[in-house]
Amino acid sequence: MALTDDAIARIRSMIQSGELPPGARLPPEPQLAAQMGLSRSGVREAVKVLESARVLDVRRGDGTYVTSLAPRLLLEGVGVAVELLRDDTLLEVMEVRRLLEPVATGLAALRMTDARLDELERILEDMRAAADDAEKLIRFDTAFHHTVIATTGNEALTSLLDGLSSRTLRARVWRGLIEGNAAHTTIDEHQAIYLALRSRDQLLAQASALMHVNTSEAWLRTVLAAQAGAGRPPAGRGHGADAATAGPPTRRARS
Amino acid sequence: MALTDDAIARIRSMIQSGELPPGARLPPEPQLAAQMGLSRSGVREAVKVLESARVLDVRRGDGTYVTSLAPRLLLEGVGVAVELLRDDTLLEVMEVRRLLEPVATGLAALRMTDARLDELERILEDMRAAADDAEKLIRFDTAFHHTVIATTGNEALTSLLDGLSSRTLRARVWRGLIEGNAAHTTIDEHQAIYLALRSRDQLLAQASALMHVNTSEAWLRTVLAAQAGAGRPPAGRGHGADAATAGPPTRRARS
DNA sequence: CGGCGGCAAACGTCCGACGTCTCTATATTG
DNA sequence: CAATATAGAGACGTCGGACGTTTGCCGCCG
Repeated sequence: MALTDDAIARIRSMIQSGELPPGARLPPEPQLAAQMGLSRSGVREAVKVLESARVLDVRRGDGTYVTSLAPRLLLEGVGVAVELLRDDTLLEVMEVRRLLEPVATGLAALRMTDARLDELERILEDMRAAADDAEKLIRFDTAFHHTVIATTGNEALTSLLDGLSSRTLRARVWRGLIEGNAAHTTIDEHQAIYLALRSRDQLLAQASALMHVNTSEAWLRTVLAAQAGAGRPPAGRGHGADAATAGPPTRRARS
Repeated sequence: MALTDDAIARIRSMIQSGELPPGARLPPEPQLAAQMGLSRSGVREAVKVLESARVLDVRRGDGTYVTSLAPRLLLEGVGVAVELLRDDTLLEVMEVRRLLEPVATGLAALRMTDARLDELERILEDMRAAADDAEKLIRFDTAFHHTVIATTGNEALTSLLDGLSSRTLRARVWRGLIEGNAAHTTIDEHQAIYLALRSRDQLLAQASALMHVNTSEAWLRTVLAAQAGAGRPPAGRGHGADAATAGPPTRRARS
């Protein structure tokens, strides 16, 4: 395992060193192959890997270019990674959200603008109007949280949190919410977050976000438990440090 | 752009659907190619991409297998992504650490064990002993933070934070620290975190971690400013919402 | 029973060819 | 002269086959 992986590393280091700045164009594949001492096939594999990592942008018929290397691009992979995680590790991801989303929302409160607030209010209305359509609810929910976090002006933070709440994860939670008739309550939680942000109240925003994540986590547990119980024998070996056997929609407070 | 990317998506969905569970072996490349209606070259590119994402494990002479899909593997990419970020976005990453590391450290305090504390104490001693060797300092620093966060028992959280403080990022901060004769002070900050953890004091742990990240951020700013000043005209357009023009090793408090 | 050798399977790499898409510069036309 | 149509070159996309190298396994031999 050397040639192709070497090529990947080589190209990456050329980018890191500034030899290939964002927007730069790479030599044609055949030339690049000669220059790195391997066949075009190998170069193609390397380029493909970097393309999938959003480091390179391959334009057919034109050439291969270095992307902007913006955090939004490079951290996009977090989402696809989370999508592949197994059920028993999804709770870990949820715990990360529990830690990060409240403080991030608190920071958003400090940097909130009126324009953003209007945007959030609109999304909130959309959400109330779509209270029956799971598909729409998920979309508006995604939009709401994205908008809140984006208010921090921190692209890396936004991409990271977007990735941590992948679509399938959200879908599962909302499935539980709807089946459990808790959709309305959850929309109210969004309202609470909105109000806290409107007051630019950092601590209140933080608290309301935590309550919201907590609700999501509780329902995720319910959904996971239900499907685990249906598919195979109970099973319940702890994986992390405290895979506590929690009951449904209620759980420990945060101290 | 379809064949190869299709293959990637197809394999990924086979894994997500459980058709290819962790440890499963994929059909040989030629067969997989026939099955998906494209050439072996295309399959190889697809497999290579998934291998680089730690989704597949290719064993030469043997076959291709699905990895464990553990968070530690799938989130490994965060590190390489961060390594490629441009200087002006590194502060965003540092802000994410500022938000996440304190609360994570606070959580670690709650779950601390005596064994971990001993481990931390040992690392701390190593660190003091290596006060002149930048290389070692970076390694022990990495080990210290990794050990602290790993105490939470949350693999996803650990991988994420490990990735956010990539090696090159750490190296830059320590370069600044050493040149600024602040290495000793920083080691004391580690000591403070250790003591807080030893007392299982969540809030104190959180506070000491924040102070530490804050120091790192301040020195990173110094290093970035110095090198920006040396290379090209001052430059200072804000990128996010508050790219405040901060002075060297001191900065705003956290509310 | 254990070590050894050889076979078969599978990945790693290379080469050459052809299709298709883009961009660009040229030629055409109103 | 300007806008458009068009032909060509350049570059990536895909394919097919061939050969080397490594690994795993199984039967053979001591």
